[in-house]
Amino acid sequence: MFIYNSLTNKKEEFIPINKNKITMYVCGPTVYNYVHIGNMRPVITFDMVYKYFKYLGYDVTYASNFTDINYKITKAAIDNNVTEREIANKYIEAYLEDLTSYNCADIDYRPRVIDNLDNIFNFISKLIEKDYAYVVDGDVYFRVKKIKDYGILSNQNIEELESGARVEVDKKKEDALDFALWRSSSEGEVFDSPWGKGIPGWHTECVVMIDGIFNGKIDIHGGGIDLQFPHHENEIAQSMALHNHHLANYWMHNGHINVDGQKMSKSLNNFILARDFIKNYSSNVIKISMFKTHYRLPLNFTSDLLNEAINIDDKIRNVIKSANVYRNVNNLEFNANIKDDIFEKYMNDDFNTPNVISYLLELVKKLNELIRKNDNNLIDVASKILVICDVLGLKYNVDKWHKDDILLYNNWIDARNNKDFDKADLLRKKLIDKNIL
RNA sequence: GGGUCUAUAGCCAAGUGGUAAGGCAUGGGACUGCAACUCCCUGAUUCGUUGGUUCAAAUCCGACUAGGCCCUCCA
Repeated sequence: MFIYNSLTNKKEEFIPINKNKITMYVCGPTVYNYVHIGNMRPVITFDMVYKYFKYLGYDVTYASNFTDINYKITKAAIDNNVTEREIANKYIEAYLEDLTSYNCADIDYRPRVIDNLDNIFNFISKLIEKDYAYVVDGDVYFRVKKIKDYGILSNQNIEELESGARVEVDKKKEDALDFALWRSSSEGEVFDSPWGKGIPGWHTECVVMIDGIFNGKIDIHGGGIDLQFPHHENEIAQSMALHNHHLANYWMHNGHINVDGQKMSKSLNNFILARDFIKNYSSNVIKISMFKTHYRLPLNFTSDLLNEAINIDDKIRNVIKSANVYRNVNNLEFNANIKDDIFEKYMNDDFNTPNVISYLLELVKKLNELIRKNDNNLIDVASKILVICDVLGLKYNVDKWHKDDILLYNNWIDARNNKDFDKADLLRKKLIDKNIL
């Protein structure tokens, strides 16, 4: 198994810290708005990673946070004349609904900042104790220059970062690169800390939560490519300061979704909300669209791509339906534990899902041929397709029929054989309505 | 300005030194009571441009060109 590691900019063999266990953490949303399909890319990508590791037989622990304390949430609360908690809870709930409708809700921990304040205080206090952080007027900043390999993740060196800085330097900071661990504030919902009232800095929450849940270095830390700098770099800096390690052995970053060549983002207002998308298309369609491009590359979202994905989705659905007819009529079962070497070969190469999609279509073609020949081997091929789809999070209906359905089906076949086409068409309609054909 | 990624047919895209996968679209055929579904055939003397290394390059190295992303909240 090889994974491209952003920390080293190389594809590396994946070796988990503990032999059969994998720990992974992915940065979650700031809950002040509904998520758009660009936000769904890391969700869908890492859901696939999670499911694949499980397919391989690993015991995987997956955590992803909610940033539920943030000045954007405060702003939304003020704008809507409600509390920050109401905003945060509303969008957490909406997000969880979206994950469920996208079949990505399977995850072990969903920590929230509001439940981790004491841990954050302890963490920051330790950084201050060790002289990696300093207090100014109720703010706490991290001393970036004390970290020797700062910039390791984003391949920048400190001098270049400073000379390239496009933001006016906050006079309170010792150095332009220092970032806030705690920010004093009196506006909206604020929290009492050892340094006065305020809210925690965004860059510190993820490290603290990883500490709390995993108690040490993890295998994989993921997120969108835009988080590489400064967010993830700053997480690493804090981990280096307290634990002298890079927080995670493998850093994975997904590319963005572009629309007309520019990234889909809230600020550019060119987004499609996840919940709106699913009203017109299935989660299968968005997943196939995404998996056709490697997760690290930018994905240009076009109607052509969408139509192609719809096409592929229909193709798989049709063949699975036919295979399910064969299985029910012949009273056979699919094998949910079947393995596929070719699938694994592609996936083990840094989750090369474009190749998997191609391979899937080859299996679909093969299955169609076998169905035509009424060849019993079709059950194995169908099982492979189902297992692969399962890892990719694609859902297809393979219900076991009731006795009535088998009767109905046989009647349809009989009617056709007897050339009673009026009756056959009626029965066919029934079978289609029942989603059997 | 610095960093990083990308460039393969009309479109999406694989390929990581041994002679260009797969899909969509197009066109032709087959199957079929009618539909739907499905199957077969049909494409790049060439991989952004240009030098170099090599018996051999889309693949490695250099230069150039174009574009994305990051350096500022964003997945």
